[in-house]
Amino acid sequence: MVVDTELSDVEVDRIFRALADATRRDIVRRTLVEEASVSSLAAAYEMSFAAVSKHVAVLEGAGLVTKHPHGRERLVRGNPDAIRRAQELLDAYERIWRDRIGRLDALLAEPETPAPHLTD
Amino acid sequence: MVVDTELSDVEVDRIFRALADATRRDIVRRTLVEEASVSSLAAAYEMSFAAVSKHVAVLEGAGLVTKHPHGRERLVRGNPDAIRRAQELLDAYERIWRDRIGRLDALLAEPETPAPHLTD
DNA sequence: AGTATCTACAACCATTTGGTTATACGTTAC
DNA sequence: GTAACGTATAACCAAATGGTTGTAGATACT
Repeated sequence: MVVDTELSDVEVDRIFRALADATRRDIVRRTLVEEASVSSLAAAYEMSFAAVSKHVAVLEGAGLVTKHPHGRERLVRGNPDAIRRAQELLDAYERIWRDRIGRLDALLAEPETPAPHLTD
Repeated sequence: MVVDTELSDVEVDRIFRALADATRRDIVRRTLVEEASVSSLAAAYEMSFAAVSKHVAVLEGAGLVTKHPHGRERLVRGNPDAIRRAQELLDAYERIWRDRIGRLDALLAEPETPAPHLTD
């Protein structure tokens, strides 16, 4: 079941912005494969723990990962729902494109056909 | 036919970064529906022409729109190929997730049985 | 020719971003 | 209890971002 929550502009901004960094995308990839503590993630990149911790915070703010305490560690887990919501956003653009092509096709076909659904 | 061009990290960065702004997403949407001159786009937003022109430049740099001269205007056209490439990127993350679930399933089932089909 | 329109580009400014180091705090291990 | 580990957070910095105004070059209109 897909929840189809309407995302605000700001939320969409955050999701795409979070994905616009190679380190963060790699963190998402790793934590989709399996949970990882922040420090184990930090060990994988040539930057400070604090920098990685910030990246994780950005991803968490976008909902792309969740973090839950486990002893003194915080385990980071990729959130497939957020990925799906981002996919739906891109699907919407594809749909716009296909609709446009559909309209052009209809235009080139018999002129009697009523104009297909058209929105602003 | 899909060309499956391998995108560099920097290119992926640019695509997601370009999508991380509501005005730019709206420009993509509009220009997927139909071509528009930069000034006609600028008329739609409460910011200067120069600002909109910059947004278009960012989208062009990410390959999300193309621009071609038409008299004194530059017509902006949304590029569905770039959208599709972005979709493929997100698909890759979904696939990682599904693979993980598949592996867990295989682990829980009797080791002889092949992993059952699993959907969300 | 002269004017209006469309665009590009430079210079500037405030804010955000992505990194750093240093400090403080909770948890685990000895 | 003390030391070591994992994390969060603050202060700081350089560079990028998103906006502005102003100037200048093409193209179109009359």
